[in-house]
Amino acid sequence: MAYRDRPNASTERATIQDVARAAGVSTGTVSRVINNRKGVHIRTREAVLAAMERLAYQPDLAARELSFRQAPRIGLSFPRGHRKLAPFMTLFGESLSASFASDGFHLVEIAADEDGLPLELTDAMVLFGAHDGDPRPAFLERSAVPFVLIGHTEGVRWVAPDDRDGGFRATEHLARLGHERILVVGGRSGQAEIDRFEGYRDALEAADLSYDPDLSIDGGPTPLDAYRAVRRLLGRGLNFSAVFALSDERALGAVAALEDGGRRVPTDVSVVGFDDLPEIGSQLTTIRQDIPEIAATAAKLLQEAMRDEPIRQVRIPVELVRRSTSARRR
Amino acid sequence: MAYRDRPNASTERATIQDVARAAGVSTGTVSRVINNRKGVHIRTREAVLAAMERLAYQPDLAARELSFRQAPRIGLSFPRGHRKLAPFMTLFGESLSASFASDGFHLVEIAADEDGLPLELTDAMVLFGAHDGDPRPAFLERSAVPFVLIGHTEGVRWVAPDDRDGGFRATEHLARLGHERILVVGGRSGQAEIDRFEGYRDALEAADLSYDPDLSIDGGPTPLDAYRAVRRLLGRGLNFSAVFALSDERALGAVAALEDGGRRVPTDVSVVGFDDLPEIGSQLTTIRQDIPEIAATAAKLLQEAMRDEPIRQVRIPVELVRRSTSARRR
DNA sequence: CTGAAAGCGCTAACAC
DNA sequence: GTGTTAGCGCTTTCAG
Repeated sequence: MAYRDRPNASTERATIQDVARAAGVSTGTVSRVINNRKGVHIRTREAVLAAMERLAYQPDLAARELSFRQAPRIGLSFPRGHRKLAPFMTLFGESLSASFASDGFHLVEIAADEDGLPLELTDAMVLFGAHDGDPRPAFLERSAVPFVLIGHTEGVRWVAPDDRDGGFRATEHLARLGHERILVVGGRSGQAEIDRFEGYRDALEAADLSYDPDLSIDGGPTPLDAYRAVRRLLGRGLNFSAVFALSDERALGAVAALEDGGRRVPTDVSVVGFDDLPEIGSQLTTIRQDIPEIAATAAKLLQEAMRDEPIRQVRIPVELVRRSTSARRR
Repeated sequence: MAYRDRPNASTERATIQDVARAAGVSTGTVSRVINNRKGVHIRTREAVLAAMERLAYQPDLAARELSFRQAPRIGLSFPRGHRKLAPFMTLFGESLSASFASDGFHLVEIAADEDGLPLELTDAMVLFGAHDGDPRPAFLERSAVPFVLIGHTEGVRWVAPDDRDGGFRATEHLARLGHERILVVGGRSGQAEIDRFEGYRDALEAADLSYDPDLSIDGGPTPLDAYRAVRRLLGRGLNFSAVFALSDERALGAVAALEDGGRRVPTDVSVVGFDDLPEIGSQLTTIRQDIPEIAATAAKLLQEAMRDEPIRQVRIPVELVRRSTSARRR
């Protein structure tokens, strides 16, 4: 069988024994530290933590599962009405699963009740896409379940891409290409979109361009939604030479709508998207999010949460990827 | 930690020890038959297999992973250009993963080279969406890697939904509602689509309706593709009172196009889809595929393949789900 | 507060 | 051919 041929990874990965030896304690003690059990002297704990750090120790999920007789689980919770099947989410979910697996946890999706609260409590949770008035953070705090947010909200542990900066860079890129009237295709439903839009406005201001509320259309998140919105707008004879779509999915729809409406991309109109999805935006100029990094950070922050360490909030940088849907204004 | 509160599943699940005891052999022998190692007397093997069957034994993935020092892996391979991020595929992948995990295997996605051949060989493989001239089956046979196909092709082990029957039922449903001119929105790229289309033609014939090639449009698989195709068609003033979309994604686009084109659904035009995707087709009359059953069958067939049992090919029934996009013709 | 040791379910030598 | 047994990496009594 093929797996017998693959190199044995055990030489690379430190085990709990290695850590115990390095810290001069027993494996039992290391285990206690890993699982944040009380009853370990603070100094011992620190020594173990240091050893773990030094050896880049990562608990083995299979071994933990076997011992626990059940996989240690992290719940993934979405806000109500969230498109879990959206391509971005699929990608994100995969990255998250991988990150948590290498930290010794299974990631499982937890359904929500009608109030949006998770129907089940796990060892810890990651909350995707929090929004204003989201009841989940308070609920989890009350339940004493450690959690981390993907997105941002006051006073809790979170990690998020720098959406505002992404919006800024996208718009700045278009402005530098000479575009002065830049249509925004988006929505204002989630915090991410609000931030991206804010970045757009900031960049406009920085480039001494005026903001025209007419140049901003909302609509659903899918390519089809964006397509319909842009086509409808095209009928109104508005003047613009560039489009900033708040997601690649929307950008895809916008490009199609422009072309069906007789505008060539990027000759007549430039388009930049956001997310850098494979499969969808192969040719799209866009803002790339570092999904693996966000996922890895989420895992790290959640570990910190489980250890009751102080709250941290981290923003992951984004990056402009120039491709073939943006060009200098004619 | 919450997982400590969950009921212990060990009372429910038979272990290799239970099987050994029931079969009157040692655990080592049971392990040999599980992994299809040679050097086990045929009668012993059968006794063990029987015991496994009787106890509904399923190997524990975590334990196997720990012993093997590497998870036993099943590769999942897509044909070139496949939309792995499509909602249907996401759902399918989850079901497959779950099925294989409970059989003691990890499912991992394997990338393809420029010829469409898997870049890596695993213990066994599942091939998604084979098409005519697909080089993968022959390649795997040559490499002696057991595999199962999701879809169908002569002479290999496969499982597939009954696409032809689904196409038939969808069309029959519309015909019974009095519709005589039924537009098909699809494509002819994959075998599934060809089969669904065939079912459409059969049902037309069974209902004594004539087939009009003009009432068949091709296009891409996304809602947006379907939307554009249908809108374009609407301009041509063709006469039809119903639409059979070869997937829910296309149905979604078709409904939007009809409504934007001034036709009410289902009052003026009925629409039926295919797949029964959640999130996408909540109100859609559609053909439901039993994804979990297909996945479970794929896992079962692959086990058979690994044990060199005779080839089986199984078709999973589909089901018409009547919802609110289809109605009697006015 | 910490160490020693048993055991989670399974595989893989090594005997017989 | 088949049984026996030592681990895989980790958690968890139970002593001390």
